[in-house]
Amino acid sequence: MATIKEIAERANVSIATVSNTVSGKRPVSTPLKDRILAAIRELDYHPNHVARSLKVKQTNMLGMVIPDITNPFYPEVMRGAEDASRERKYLLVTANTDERMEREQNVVSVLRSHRVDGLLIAAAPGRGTMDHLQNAAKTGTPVVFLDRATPGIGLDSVTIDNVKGAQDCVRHLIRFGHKDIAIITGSLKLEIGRERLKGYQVALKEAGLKVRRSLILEGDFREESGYRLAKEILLRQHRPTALFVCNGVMTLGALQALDEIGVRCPQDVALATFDDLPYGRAFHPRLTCVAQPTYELGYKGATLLIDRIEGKLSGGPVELQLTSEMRIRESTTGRDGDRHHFYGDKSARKNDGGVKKSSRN
Amino acid sequence: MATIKEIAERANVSIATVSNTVSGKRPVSTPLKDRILAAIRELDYHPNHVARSLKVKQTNMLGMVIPDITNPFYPEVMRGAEDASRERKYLLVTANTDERMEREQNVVSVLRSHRVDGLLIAAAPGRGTMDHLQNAAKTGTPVVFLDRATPGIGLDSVTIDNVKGAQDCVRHLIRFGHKDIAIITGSLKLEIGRERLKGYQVALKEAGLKVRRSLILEGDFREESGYRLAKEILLRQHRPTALFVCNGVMTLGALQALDEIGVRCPQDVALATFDDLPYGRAFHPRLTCVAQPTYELGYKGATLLIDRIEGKLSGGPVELQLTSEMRIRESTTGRDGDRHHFYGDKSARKNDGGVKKSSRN
DNA sequence: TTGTACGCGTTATCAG
DNA sequence: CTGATAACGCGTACAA
Repeated sequence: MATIKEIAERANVSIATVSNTVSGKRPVSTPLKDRILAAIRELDYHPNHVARSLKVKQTNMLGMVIPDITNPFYPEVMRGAEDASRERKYLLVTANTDERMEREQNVVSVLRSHRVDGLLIAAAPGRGTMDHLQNAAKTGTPVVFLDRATPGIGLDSVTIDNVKGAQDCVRHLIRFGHKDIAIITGSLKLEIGRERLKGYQVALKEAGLKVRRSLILEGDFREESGYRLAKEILLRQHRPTALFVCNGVMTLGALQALDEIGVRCPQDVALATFDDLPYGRAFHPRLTCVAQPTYELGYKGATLLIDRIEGKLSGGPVELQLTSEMRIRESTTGRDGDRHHFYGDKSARKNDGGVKKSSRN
Repeated sequence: MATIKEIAERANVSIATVSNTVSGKRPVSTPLKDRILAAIRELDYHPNHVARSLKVKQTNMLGMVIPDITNPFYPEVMRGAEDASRERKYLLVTANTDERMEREQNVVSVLRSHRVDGLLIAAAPGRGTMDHLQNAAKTGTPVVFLDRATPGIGLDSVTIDNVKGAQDCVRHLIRFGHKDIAIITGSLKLEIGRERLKGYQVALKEAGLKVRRSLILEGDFREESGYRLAKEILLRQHRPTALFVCNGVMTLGALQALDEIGVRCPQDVALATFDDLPYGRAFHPRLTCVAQPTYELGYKGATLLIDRIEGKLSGGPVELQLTSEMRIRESTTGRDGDRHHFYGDKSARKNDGGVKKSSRN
């Protein structure tokens, strides 16, 4: 592959001049520039970003680590992050951890070796082992938590208000007269799992309903647990009249369970869930849910990270919190609230989505 | 961030010795090794892969370019590619092109600047403009086409048998007595789009049915076109009794259209589609489809690419072709063929899936 | 405006 | 087995 030196020779100039025309940092006279541009085209020259990175100590790469790309929640987040990265001239490198802490540590290590300029993390559930991330931050690789944050760790994050989201959902169920509301939670090792459970509890209490342990089932945010736990609870003698599931993929499992045991929704049991699955429009019944601003989560996360990398943030950790949005559909009401507005939804994608910024120093 | 030099100083050895203990290329005595390992731990040393890449002229990065990560077909492909990459110690960098050739060219250029060792491409529809890929291959960056190949370009590829897949699907519809079968094709600018259309035509002809132009609608593999074209054809005076849609996301659009105009499936119209959507289990009716081995497509593509990079392939272009699998469900039969085997499916994920290898030199 | 020389952190070669 | 040193391709003083 052609080097800057070869371009210089072919154009009869010094390498400095080639560098200057490519980067545009210093002006170059038109005749030289033309010769150089021609040489670049003829030799199909692509500046060696590796050498450049070594020299300027900056790779213009961002590392994104997520639990599982096949969870439909993440591709949208990635799109947001990628768009923001591209706008700011960064390349996004994504890696899956399979929800395993061991893999996360390994992936972060690899990414650090590759000298990514910063890390975007949707954490895997782990027993408080955040050393690999704190070390990275300490040695100059900024870290931004995405969606799943660890409180009090002193790092930037962008999350959503999980307590409120869950609370909204459960309130809605209560308003429709439900008293026996079961919850399938996510992993309670994750703050996000605990927060959603809390929203459920708060909503029940404020309505004067009591929180019954038997109606709280701990899942792990994966499809199989939704399937297994829904089956378990719906086969009980005394079946709850409503079910609140704490993320989208567990809901897919739950729907499967409903189907197999012949329980109808919403006639036999109402269903509300966290996450609006991107292809949920094709489901019957359509699901009442609290939708997260996934695209923005990624977009804002990457923007925050790059601002941090480029020293545009002076103070302590920035904790962005986005708000979720309740979408009421037939899985709780029997009527479909928005079936005729699907394509309209898409335009809202890049919207701001209501940001609360709380920065503490 | 700590450098090899700092480790050497702290351990009182030369940098060469540090390099040797890290890489394991040359033996190092135990006492020295222990001191070095200790220093590495204390300083949280991560070898600078950028400097290494510059020296060894190999980044251990693979570039993957796909049209749209939010198309559920691709995340599985990515997983396969990522798993293969990890096993062979490569880092996978993925970028979206939004189905736009201009973006694809840009992305490939960026990836080449970053000196990825090879490129995995699911091409965007373009007017025969493959120069950016041929240039890459010519200057030492191997390219393998994934899923969407350009025939006769002289590059490696891994695809599936699209003609047969479409043929199987349409044959199945014919067997169920359908004579008026409409097709929503993908972009006919893409070989893959033309192949699927061909399978449809062949199946009709072999059954003695005639191919009617009015039943062929050209989409673009995106959801909106499925919606629009399904709506158009189902509102005609003489409505076809069956519809064959050429990929998963267009089917989502079509389902939406059915719903809006109150046409029931399969009672009013039978539906068969390319791609088994990962969350199709939650649909009603469940869809008859020809499923592609997505995970393997990625896995085998990355493996092929790495073999090429490492010089393990001597001859000319390798063209791997995987076989797809017909899955008959209620959208064509009214009965659900496999509703009780969903979780069993997953174990088949890493299977070989029937490979035909055709290498021409 | 243009050219020269040095260093970024590694690996590889060669001498001890 | 261990150590010194020359590249790798580029950016950037500094000199012209």
